[in-house]
Amino acid sequence: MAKAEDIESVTAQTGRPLGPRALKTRERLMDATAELLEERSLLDISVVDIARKVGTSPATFYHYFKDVEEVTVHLADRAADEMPAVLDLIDGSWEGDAGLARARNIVDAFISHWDTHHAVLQLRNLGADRGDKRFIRIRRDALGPVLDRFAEQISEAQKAGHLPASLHPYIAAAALGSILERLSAYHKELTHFGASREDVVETCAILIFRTLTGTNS
Amino acid sequence: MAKAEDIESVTAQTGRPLGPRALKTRERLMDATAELLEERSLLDISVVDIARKVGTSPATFYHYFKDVEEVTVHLADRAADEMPAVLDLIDGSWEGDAGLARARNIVDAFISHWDTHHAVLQLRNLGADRGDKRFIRIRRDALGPVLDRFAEQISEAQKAGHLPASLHPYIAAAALGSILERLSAYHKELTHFGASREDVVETCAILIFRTLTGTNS
DNA sequence: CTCCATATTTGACATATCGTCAAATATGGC
DNA sequence: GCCATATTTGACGATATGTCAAATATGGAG
Repeated sequence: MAKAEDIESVTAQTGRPLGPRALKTRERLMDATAELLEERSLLDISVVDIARKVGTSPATFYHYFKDVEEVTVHLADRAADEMPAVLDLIDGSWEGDAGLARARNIVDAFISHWDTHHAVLQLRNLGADRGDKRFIRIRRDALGPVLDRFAEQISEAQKAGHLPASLHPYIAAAALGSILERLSAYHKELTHFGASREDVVETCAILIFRTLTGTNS
Repeated sequence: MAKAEDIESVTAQTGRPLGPRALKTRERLMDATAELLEERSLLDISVVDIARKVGTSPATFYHYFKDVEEVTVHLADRAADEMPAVLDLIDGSWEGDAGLARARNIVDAFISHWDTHHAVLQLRNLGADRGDKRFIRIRRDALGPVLDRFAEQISEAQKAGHLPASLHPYIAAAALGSILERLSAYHKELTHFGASREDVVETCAILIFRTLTGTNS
């Protein structure tokens, strides 16, 4: 599970490893990009914009990154660091009310995660769906463990006869992941329908709980 | 429900309505953009690329569109024209096996729809999630009627006591929409897990059926 | 503290795109 | 065949891209 942000892999475009000063500059370039992504589309962000914001020259940018998209790859990597915390919420019993509470916590964590990294996560999925290996790996590393646990839980529910055998556990798990990601991505738009964030959490939690356990409570 | 592609609204950047020759040129520019979107990211598509592909000059492009993103708006509009066919699949009884078969057809239609317009639909959602009014309207027009029907069906299942009252019908419907969209977007990646397209359709159909009716069959 | 090897940054440049005109050209009704 | 107007484009200044070789900063050895 080698992560792209492992120290040894942080190099200049030349392949050379970076010293402390360079690391700081690279960091500032990434931060500036993340901030610009908050306010406008990737389409409207140029290398010059980023360089200007950091108070450096475009040439410096190109010393560290091939293009702006490559910065988003590393930003996605950085966002993925939060996922272990979500995994902690998954492990444990899914029986009854405890299971439902667990589902609520997961949904809540996902929404917060997306609220914090909206633009970057959206670009990650865009890239991954387009077939970009870098983004596919990052998404798999982040989401895979979650889906694995979901799939395992679904399998158990199937063995207990609570869910039909024709359900493909991993695909069903991916479907739950889809709900989490998609609703997290646009839950704010849903509030225009008179639905609060709590409503989103509650409804989403119920659907996940029901699909993981096959029970109705 | 005024659509952006209504004839009267197809104008040059100056606001002037377009004659037959101009309409054809505009069409070719849109087609060229759609083709380019098949092979590379919007980031890597310049106005010059599109103009060259059509065998015209950049100035001509700017006569019809503000920028490349505006073309994608109209492409998204065009893709939305297919949705009425999906709506036909939704209406009718959701009881028993007929309901499950109905779900299968819907999933199948969605996956085909996304396979055909992948890049454009992805950009539509990207724009809409970012708050762009143009894309929000297009998505709402396309998905709203589907979600409305889902929500209505869920309400009925609640009244019949098959689903918990704490479920917010419209959010649950949006969750189903999320499954449809997200799995349609990356179902090809799932097949690397030994899951066929049929598996995706079947699993997705079961989940939708169960959530719409609250029954287990 | 000074010097120097090397890490880091940048100015300068050739190339390309952007976006806007006013001017050129095509069209179709008379 | 003429002309009003619909459509296209050549030309251009401004801005961005991407690559050097050269300039500057740093920190460890002496």
